[in-house]
Amino acid sequence: MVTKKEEVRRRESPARRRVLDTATTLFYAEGVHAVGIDRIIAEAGVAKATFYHHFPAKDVLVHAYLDEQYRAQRDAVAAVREASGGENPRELLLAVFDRMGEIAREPGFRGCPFINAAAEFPDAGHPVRQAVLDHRVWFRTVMTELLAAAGDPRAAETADILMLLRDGLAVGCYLDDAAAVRAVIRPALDRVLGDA
Amino acid sequence: MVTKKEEVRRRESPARRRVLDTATTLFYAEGVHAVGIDRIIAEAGVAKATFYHHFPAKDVLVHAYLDEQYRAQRDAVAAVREASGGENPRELLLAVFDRMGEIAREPGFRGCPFINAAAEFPDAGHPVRQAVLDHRVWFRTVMTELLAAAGDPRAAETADILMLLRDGLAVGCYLDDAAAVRAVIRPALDRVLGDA
DNA sequence: CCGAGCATAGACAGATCTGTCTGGTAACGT
DNA sequence: ACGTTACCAGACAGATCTGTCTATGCTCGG
Repeated sequence: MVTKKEEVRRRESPARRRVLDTATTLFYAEGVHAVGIDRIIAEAGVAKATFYHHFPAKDVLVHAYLDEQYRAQRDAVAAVREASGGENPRELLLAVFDRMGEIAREPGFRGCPFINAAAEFPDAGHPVRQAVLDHRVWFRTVMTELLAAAGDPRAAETADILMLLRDGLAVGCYLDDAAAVRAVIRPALDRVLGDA
Repeated sequence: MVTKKEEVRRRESPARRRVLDTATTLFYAEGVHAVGIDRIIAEAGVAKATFYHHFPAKDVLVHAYLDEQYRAQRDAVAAVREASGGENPRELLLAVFDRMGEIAREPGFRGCPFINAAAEFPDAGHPVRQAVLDHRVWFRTVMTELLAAAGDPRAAETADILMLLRDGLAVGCYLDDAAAVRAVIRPALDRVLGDA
């Protein structure tokens, strides 16, 4: 009975996947408002009706795009967590920032997709902005927990400061010399966390 | 002979001023791509031909908008500098960040106009991106000089870290709880600068 | 075998976008 | 008195945007 729906969910509709992948690439690379539906369906090789079948409106697609990015970041953190199996929470935190630096080095890096999307959606109540907020709350929570586990007596305050560094890292690697910014992450973390 | 041109420059064309003021408000509040020329000329009360007389293309207007913001920020720093007449460079630096926090508290604050504009202009060679870069170079230079004057042995590195904090401050005050972010600036600066 | 659901191609509507062009008014310096 | 310059009003072209709709084909579960 449930078989078919689950079957659909397992295959997850190739056309839908193609659209979402294309949109993810284009939205990130060029911005949301700068990429039209026609362009997306053309590059995804999908009919317009099919697109609107899966995504009733462009906003829905934008939201799905950010969900995709959110999932990717959670996966990335989980991977880092797994790679350094059961390590010191402080080491783990440093490893997460290292990983962010690596991602920022990849060609085509254009900063944080959430910050960029938020710049294009002024309405704080818009679902897209809510998705941005979700991601930020998640990241701050991860930081706070790692800091608390590492024995930081002011975990919340430190987490807020790390949030500043995170945003600065994303923006700086996009707009300034990425290598120089990457080089300064570790010293910054040392100063903020206290190199005890 | 030069009188007339200077005369024009002095009055600086009321229509042009109106357009630039309107564009500044709208671009910052809603984003560049989201605001059309028709809307700007309507709200500025200016004819289309007049607009295109002063700004041959929209990109030119966007560039002028960022120039305007650049000038405003230099004026703000100069004002802070003047207010705390000949003070300790370290105190001056703290005062600059305080001032940024105050600006971020104003209603309608929507983050850094340069970061937001850059999100909408992927082409790093575009004049708009060049304007963004100019502003960033200026700010980093100001920081470096103040730090050097304050006797920081690693002024360049510290300036890069302050750049991270600056960007994080702008983004955080836009997307998170502005009051909470503002509250954490001073502790962050203390940690980065060393509260000696 | 048949109906539901997913897919395609593409026309279409209605809005909006940038930018051009015409035509007319008024101020101002020479 | 004349030419330049600034300004206004608004039509227009051509592209592009989102979203709807028609018409058709395929596959697969019941």
